[in-house]
Amino acid sequence: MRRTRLFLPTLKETPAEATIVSHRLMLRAGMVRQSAAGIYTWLPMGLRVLQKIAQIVREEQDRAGAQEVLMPTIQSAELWRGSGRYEDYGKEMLRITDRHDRELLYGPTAEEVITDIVANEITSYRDLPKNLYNIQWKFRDEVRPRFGVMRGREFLMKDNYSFDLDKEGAVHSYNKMFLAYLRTYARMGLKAIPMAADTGPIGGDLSHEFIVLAETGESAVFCDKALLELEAPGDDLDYENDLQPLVDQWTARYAATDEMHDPDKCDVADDQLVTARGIEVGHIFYFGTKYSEPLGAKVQGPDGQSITLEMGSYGIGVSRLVGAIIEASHDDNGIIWPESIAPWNVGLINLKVGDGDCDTLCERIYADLNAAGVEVLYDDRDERAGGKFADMDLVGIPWQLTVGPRGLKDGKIEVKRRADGEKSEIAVDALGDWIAARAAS
RNA sequence: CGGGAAGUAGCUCAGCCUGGUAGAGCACUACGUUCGGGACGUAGGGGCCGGAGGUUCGAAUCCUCUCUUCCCGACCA
Repeated sequence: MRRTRLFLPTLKETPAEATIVSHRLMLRAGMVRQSAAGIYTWLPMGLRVLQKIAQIVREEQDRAGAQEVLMPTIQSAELWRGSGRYEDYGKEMLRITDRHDRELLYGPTAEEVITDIVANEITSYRDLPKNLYNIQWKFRDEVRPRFGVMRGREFLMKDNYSFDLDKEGAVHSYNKMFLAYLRTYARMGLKAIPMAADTGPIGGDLSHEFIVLAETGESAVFCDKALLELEAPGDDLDYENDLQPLVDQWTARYAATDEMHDPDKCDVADDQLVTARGIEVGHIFYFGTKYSEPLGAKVQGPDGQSITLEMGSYGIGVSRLVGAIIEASHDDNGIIWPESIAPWNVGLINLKVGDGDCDTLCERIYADLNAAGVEVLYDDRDERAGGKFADMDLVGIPWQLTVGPRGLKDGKIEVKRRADGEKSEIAVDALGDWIAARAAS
């Protein structure tokens, strides 16, 4: 992408409404603009990141055996009356009336919709288990939206729902998601710790929140230091195996959010106990037949008997993750994107637009990177050097290539790694190898 | 939902107390000098001072109502 053509409105100053760092940086880096309280427009650079995060989530869901669907944002009140939640959900649910005075709502979650589909379409035990997910906008009319996209009213969420014949199957489905979540966060460069959680309005008796530690987190958390050392499951994870031992590794040690924290039950030695703040980036639930029972989701078993399905639901706040990752990875100059979700992997700075040699070389590098499949943001603006460097740091591109007359005299260009600021020079002749290395990573 | 604050140029803000031609910096446009980590000069463009009522000869400024946004707390992917 050429910077001169890109819509990337960066700001030198911080808009007054932003108080936490991720919100400030998202506004400054031209990722989002606020439209109303807790409601945002995603600009090109923000959308690229959002889509990359969604794609990682998608890949890990698919790998764990879930299948993608797309459910409506607007749902019928009738469906929610079926589960009894239309009245229970309270003011957080945005209720809408259409021209025929039919009651609708903007979905805050989708248990009812998906359970209704499964109730209608799945009638035999042979068709189970099933795990269906979608990545869709949700709306919860928060009393007090804040922190930018971290607590918006409208937010993008991956939510999925598992359907099993019995509790054993449901727990296996739960464990799959437990491990898939660990992998998902790890791929984004995040260390997320599962913590025993309250089940809230979703209900159920088995639940974990996935918490990223960050100073600006909304809740206090307590956990065993050893959890920070645990590695997420690798590519060799086989979801069909017994997953319980792996899950137990994570759940055996103490970890709780403040609402669940009980100092009497906390057996962690003081010097092993981490007390910190955390951002909730995912929440999983097993809740049995809470929805399948009232909504009539059942199948016929091998013996002809009717079996009510065992369910779980699982959520990842995709748009919240954008903020959470920035909270976890930034410095005074701007965002530091992990390579897996960076909007562009390489930033190419032409220090002297209009200089024949610089222009020619930049065009060549730009073409070569594109040809190699490396995503590149080419700053071809006729601006001063300082502004380009500052912008590139602010936007957080992992690798920056700087082409200027000074280096070019010696046939060299500068490479800077955003993460640690380390700079080095490479010969123009060696660029092909460097590009190949980037393409391979 | 309780408590507090703020709405003036795209952004950051001054002006308001004490009513009298709407300002600065950044950003933007043009020209010139500059040019390796957010330059400088000159000349420009850009405002229903959130909205509606009121007081007054006259309101960004005073009064009333209203809308919006933000912050602190109680609640939540």
